[in-house]
Amino acid sequence: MPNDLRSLEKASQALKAMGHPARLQILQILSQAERTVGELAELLDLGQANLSQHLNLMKDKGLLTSRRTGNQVFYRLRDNRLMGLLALVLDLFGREL
Amino acid sequence: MPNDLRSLEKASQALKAMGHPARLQILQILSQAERTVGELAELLDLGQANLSQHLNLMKDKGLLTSRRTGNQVFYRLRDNRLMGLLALVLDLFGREL
DNA sequence: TTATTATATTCTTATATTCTGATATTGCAA
DNA sequence: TTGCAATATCAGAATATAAGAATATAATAA
Repeated sequence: MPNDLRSLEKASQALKAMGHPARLQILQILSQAERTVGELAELLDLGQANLSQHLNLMKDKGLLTSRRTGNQVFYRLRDNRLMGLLALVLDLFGREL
Repeated sequence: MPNDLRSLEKASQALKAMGHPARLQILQILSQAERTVGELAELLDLGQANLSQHLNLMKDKGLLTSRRTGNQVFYRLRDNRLMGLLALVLDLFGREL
């Protein structure tokens, strides 16, 4: 498969993974600090299963990584440049019109 | 509705609008120059109706604008900062893993 | 007018996403 | 062990998105 199409495919999957309000909010939170699933759950008003699925999806698409410490799992942005990307997106599209 | 959620909603819709290989490719092309629907159709190997739908979606979500000149309609990026965003996304996610 | 080219819209079918509730797994402490 | 807290996975229903075929509209030319 053409290398170019693969790139587009990967990139569009990452974008799709960002393109959901809950996930965007998760990314926002994680752009400030690493968080436990439990912490996210408190901040987010999402069902536990649903949250877990969102996290897993973003991890799978390369947006997040996680580490386990005993009972809990910490999630964080895989690459800090995502912070800049998020800021730009919110700046560009976050306002009306 | 909380202003913050609206921002997230808007931004995530824009991201979703970018999160499709065909649309990402369209954005790539348009980041070099304004194009006619017909030109895009030649470059893209997409059905005409489908292309039109993709364009309309991106316009609706604030990624593109268009102007009509006689018979044809030119599309272009609504904001040139999108170019930077695209470049960053491709750099971050376009490669393997 | 009518015909033609360029683009848009509608409808339909196939597929994908999202969310929820139920169940499973993991790690640790009693 | 057993039990509990934290997280993950599974299965299904509801909803959304993608694409193609057919049809519609717009602009112009003949």
